[in-house]
Amino acid sequence: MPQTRASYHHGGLRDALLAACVALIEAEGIGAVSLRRVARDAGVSPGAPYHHFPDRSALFAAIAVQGHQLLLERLRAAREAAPTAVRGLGAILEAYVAFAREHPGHLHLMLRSELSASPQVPEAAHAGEAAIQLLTETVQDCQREGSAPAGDPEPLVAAVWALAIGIVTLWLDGPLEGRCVQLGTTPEALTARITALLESLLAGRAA
Amino acid sequence: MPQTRASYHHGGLRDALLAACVALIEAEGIGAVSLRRVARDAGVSPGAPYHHFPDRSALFAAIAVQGHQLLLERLRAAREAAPTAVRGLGAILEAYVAFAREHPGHLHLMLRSELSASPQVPEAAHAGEAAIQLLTETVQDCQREGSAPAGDPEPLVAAVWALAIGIVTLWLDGPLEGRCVQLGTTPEALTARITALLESLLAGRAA
DNA sequence: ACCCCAATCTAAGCGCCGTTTAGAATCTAA
DNA sequence: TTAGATTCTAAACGGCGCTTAGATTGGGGT
Repeated sequence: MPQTRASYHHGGLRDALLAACVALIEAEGIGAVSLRRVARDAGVSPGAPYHHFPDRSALFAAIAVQGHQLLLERLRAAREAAPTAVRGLGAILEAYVAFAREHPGHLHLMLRSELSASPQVPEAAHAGEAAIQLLTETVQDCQREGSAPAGDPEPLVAAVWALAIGIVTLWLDGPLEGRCVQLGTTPEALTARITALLESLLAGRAA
Repeated sequence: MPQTRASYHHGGLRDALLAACVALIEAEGIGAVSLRRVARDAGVSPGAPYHHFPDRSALFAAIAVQGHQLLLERLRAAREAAPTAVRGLGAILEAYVAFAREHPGHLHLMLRSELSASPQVPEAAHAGEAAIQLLTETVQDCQREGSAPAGDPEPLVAAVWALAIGIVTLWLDGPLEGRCVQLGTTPEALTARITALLESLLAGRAA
């Protein structure tokens, strides 16, 4: 993992630190992450990161913001590819879990605000709002097509939001993986069945 | 916060450390927690905790186990007080969120496995299984009374489990509180509406 | 071509952290 | 009373986040 470089100046240290940090989380878990270790993996001295980030939480926040951008792209694509609004809602949920599989390092920091909440990175505070906006619009589309209860969309928005975060939290923290093995299934398959359950409950509900 | 004591021996240091740690998390957040700080708050030297816990994660694990016991009591009481199975399912969800409000310090450690997963405390690995068991039985009761789809209960079990964890994660991490303020509601009220939505979707679904 | 300056990195050091070790103080039981 | 186990303190180790001072480099103006 430790990188070497030809010249005294690194060249692209900022991006290299972001990448090294994500790789470290994915390889050894978020408990193994320290700024000194990330710098070591990137092949620079412990003080070098401070020329690119004001402090440790700013680096984590930058990764979290990057993750929210990647997540939003995935959610939008999933929503747009769905033929109906209620399928779009399920597709958003599945895309969230798929994102967790593809970018677990990013997601770990997104889920741990005590690490990635940095006053130095103001956009981190609003990084997730666009996804909530997309979710809200999709729920409203469901209401228009009759596949969600009329009225305030907020309870369903919050429920799907919490459901997505809950599934990926259980997955990344371990218990879901263990339970799936025990039950002879996989987190992806279980997510698909949860999605199907959600869609059937919405589509098949009484007036 | 720093305790003083009359004698050289503390007397009940183990419990005092657990309490000081929980109080510290609730007062200054989990980012402010260190074993030295907990020992300082309890009025002992930095090495004293090592006579009661093999390492830092064992202390955190003990708190997590304690929390799971408190949580299980609350969930059981909520389930038993409910008149029907589907109401019991909703009551479990609301009780989970109520627990988060009453014991946020415990819950923070329960949700962060990288801190509280200790091989020294083997019961920590199975601390949450009784709650899942209760949830599974309740879903099966719902199936018997016709308020849940027949077949494998697992998707609904996992969905309610994830929903609970998602809501409390969003709450403790901040975004839910902010969004509720913005929408003119409270996390408890929103949880009640999510619960009502869940129950109505289950009870009002088509065959 | 030169030089100067800003940007980038290293080296060294601060206090705090988790943890270990040696030893002092205290409780318990014979 | 006293021997031994228990519980605490004191001191030390390396690693951490972060700061400061100084070395190295690349680019822009003359």
